[in-house]
Amino acid sequence: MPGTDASATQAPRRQATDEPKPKPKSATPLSAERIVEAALAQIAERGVERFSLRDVARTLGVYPTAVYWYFRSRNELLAAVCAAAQRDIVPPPRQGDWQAWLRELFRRYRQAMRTHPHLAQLVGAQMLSNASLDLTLVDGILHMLQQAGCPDGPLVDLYNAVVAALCGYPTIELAPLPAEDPMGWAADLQQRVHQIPAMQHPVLARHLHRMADRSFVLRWTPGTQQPLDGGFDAYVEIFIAGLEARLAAARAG
Amino acid sequence: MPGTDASATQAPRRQATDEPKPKPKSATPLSAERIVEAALAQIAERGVERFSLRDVARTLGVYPTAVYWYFRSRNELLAAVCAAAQRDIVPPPRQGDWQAWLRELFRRYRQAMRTHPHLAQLVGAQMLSNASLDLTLVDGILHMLQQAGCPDGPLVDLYNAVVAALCGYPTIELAPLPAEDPMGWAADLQQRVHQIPAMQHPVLARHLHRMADRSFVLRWTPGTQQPLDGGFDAYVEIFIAGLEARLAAARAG
DNA sequence: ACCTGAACACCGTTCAAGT
DNA sequence: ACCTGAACACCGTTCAAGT
Repeated sequence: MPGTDASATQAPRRQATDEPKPKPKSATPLSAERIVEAALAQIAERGVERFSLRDVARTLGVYPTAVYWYFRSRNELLAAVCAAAQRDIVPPPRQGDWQAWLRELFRRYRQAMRTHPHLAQLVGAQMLSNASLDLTLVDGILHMLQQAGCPDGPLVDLYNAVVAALCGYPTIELAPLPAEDPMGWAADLQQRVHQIPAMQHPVLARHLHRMADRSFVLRWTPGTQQPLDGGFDAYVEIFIAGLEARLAAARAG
Repeated sequence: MPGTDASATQAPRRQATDEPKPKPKSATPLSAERIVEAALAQIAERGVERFSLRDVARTLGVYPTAVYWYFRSRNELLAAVCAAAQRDIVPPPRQGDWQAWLRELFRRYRQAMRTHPHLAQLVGAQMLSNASLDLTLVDGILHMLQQAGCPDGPLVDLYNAVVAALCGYPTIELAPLPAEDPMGWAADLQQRVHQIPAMQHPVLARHLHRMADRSFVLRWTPGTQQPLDGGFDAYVEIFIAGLEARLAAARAG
């Protein structure tokens, strides 16, 4: 008797080995593009949190280890996915109206994140420096700032402010809400929001009917389903107006 | 013959079972606070990515499953950790000078994220709605907006813009750089940055010496080690100036 | 060059059992 | 009430082997 492990003498009960079930032999050959495509689809469907390399391999009908021929690690695959989602966000150069160019850049970035919902948190919060060095973005922003009359002194600071502002709103707006038991969580938050004591928070209570589920912290519907457009527009216009003021001050002083 | 699995007839080679090694019997009893504290320390040290519930249990000298008495899941523990990191970010009410209050709020939020480095991505990009409904923050921002003369119409939009801006910069600034082989990655990026073709990107090339490692996309040193203060100050002042302009327009129209 | 196949060292979580 | 202990169904990754 080998021991108390009853299963040891039986056939290994590991479920059906690692054989890729769905597509025993895929017609099209494996490629980096196909892997990125499959990963993109899976993240859009289930979120980054529950994205798994093994699942990607399963849907492609190959062994998990086959992916390693194209990507050195899971993170490298995610970086490629982020790079793919960031295509075409830089508007073509525009004469004279830097405000319009910047507005369009903000709009495109948000649009790109909206078409790949669960990717905003990766692009904004993790992969910004990992992504494949998008020089057209950097160059475009610098061009815009110079066109707006920005002196060399504050150029770098303003560049950093622009990039952060660019990623900011979509990252927060499209942040994933709790994945486990989302219905229960939503119901719970909804109830707590509606039970906010009016005398402790008079200002909040007065505007609650317009804020409930339509503002950060007090919302339970994710930004993918319910965009907060008004806030975004305000955000963009605030930033552009503030940049105008800041540039005027910089040129004067 | 049971099969080809040679190890089946031997003692299970799983490494030393799950026994908690470091502290065989902890003097202080387990508690939600101690777990949060341990989790906070571990995230600060190794990042959210490699944070594990089992490791937290190990450092506390208990079985992994003991944590489940206090938290229903790993995510719920992370939410508690986020809530702990967000303490005291709302400044006390201030008379007359809403700009100063807002500036202080921005400063405090960034400071809180800086003291818990790897948490910004969670607070900003994941837990904003999961966190424990910080009504003082909501109320404080609404108060500030009203004090600034904001009409009821655009109030919600401006609130959303403020919250997004609040989280935006620190989330991007403190985003974790690639964890695996950071040295190699940094060297690689550094080299690529310095090899940027000057004729293809004339504007960029002219400012490269001040931008390399000191601006988003072109940096390889993480924001925890090298803060981008100038960009943050510009960002805050741009937002406040823009908000002033926007409010003036709202009151007029 | 491109992929299979087995194995390693982990995970989070569930459930029953101890005290 | 609070924690142990074993087990389940996964992970990402390495390494050798096939073709």
